[in-house]
Amino acid sequence: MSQDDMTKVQARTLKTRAKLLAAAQEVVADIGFEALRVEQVVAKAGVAKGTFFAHFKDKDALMEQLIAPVVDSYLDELEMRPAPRSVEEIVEALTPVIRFMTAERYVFDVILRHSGAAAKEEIGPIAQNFYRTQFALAPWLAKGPFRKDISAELLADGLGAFLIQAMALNFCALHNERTIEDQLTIYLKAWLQPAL
Amino acid sequence: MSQDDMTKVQARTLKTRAKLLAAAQEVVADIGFEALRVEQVVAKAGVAKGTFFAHFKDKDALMEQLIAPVVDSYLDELEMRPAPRSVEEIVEALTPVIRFMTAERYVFDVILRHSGAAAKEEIGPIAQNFYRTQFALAPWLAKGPFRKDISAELLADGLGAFLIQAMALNFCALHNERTIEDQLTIYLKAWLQPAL
DNA sequence: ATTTAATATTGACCACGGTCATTTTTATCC
DNA sequence: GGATAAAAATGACCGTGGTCAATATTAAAT
Repeated sequence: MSQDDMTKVQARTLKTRAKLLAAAQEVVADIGFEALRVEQVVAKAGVAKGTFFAHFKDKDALMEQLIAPVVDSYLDELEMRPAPRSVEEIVEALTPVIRFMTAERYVFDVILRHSGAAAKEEIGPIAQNFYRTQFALAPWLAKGPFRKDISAELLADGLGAFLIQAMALNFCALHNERTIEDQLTIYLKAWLQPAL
Repeated sequence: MSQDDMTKVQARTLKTRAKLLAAAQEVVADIGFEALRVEQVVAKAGVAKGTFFAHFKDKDALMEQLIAPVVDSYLDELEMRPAPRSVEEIVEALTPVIRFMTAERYVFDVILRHSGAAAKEEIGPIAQNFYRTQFALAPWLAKGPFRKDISAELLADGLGAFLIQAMALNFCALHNERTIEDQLTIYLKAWLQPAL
């Protein structure tokens, strides 16, 4: 037993959890996030229903574990990019993650619920990577030709707020004449490049 | 039959709906929004469960009808106020509605879900009053000593985004060392009064 | 090997939101 | 007032997320 796994989790536990996650990913690939049923996942994984809830607090916790890594990988790609030279470049860089987040209304709802962090006590993966975003994106943003009167962290924080707003508006019957990207561009120009 | 009620809704319908709403309000007053059960509401209203769903599309629709008017009344008060002279005055004016929206996590979730509008087809009361906010608050904001390089509507739109963000962050384990109001003040100073 | 304690799994069961064929009430027409 | 059609109310029923006492498995101790 290496120093890393001093905890008492058995190998069996990790195996079962992996089976459940793999089954869930298959189900999502087949029928999407919204239509996923816990019973279907446990059937495919070959375990009892109770086992599922021994591994995941609730269905939402599974969803987080499925969604967060995807968002995370998009953010990784973002960080790799060269410094943005304009708002348009930022929006373009964000397009893939926007696509993923808004492809299914249900997915967006899950993200929304958990971006501000689910339970106050314990912080979930989605909240963690929104938190991370603030620090990961800040240096990237700071390198661009944007306002310098506020901290880079605040800059990134605001970007997050407007990103959510633009996506939420897109699901709204009253506001879907503009694309998310166009809407976000308007917001970000006003936020990052105020022309006093 | 007056000209107003040319529709075929019977008086009975209105009565039943009123009974359901009254019962629901009682339940909320007793045990809060989150703990409300549809079965409890119909029991108190003295109608069958099916009747509930003939009047409300789902539980969320009832919640909207309970929550939206409250938020609405706070917004009414906002509009009455004299022009804000500083960010602090805006935040102070928003405090009551912030309190209400964040008193129960469940309430905030309902608002979040419906602020960007629930179904794309039909727009709910909460989305409507967020939409209204943009136009109601815009003139109020425009009268204050804030940036003039962007439209008043955009100003109000951003305020909404930051309001959501500040509240969401408050529910987050990683960010609750600052009060919502303090956080919002930081955001709004950066948004409304950029010091290039 | 056997006992023991901790951990993992099971599946019958429950809670609760939501549905729908049936029944009851209301309005309309002769 | 009786017949007819439309609208409203009913409650048994279902789907699905989530629980928990009972059982099975694993690891450690003697």
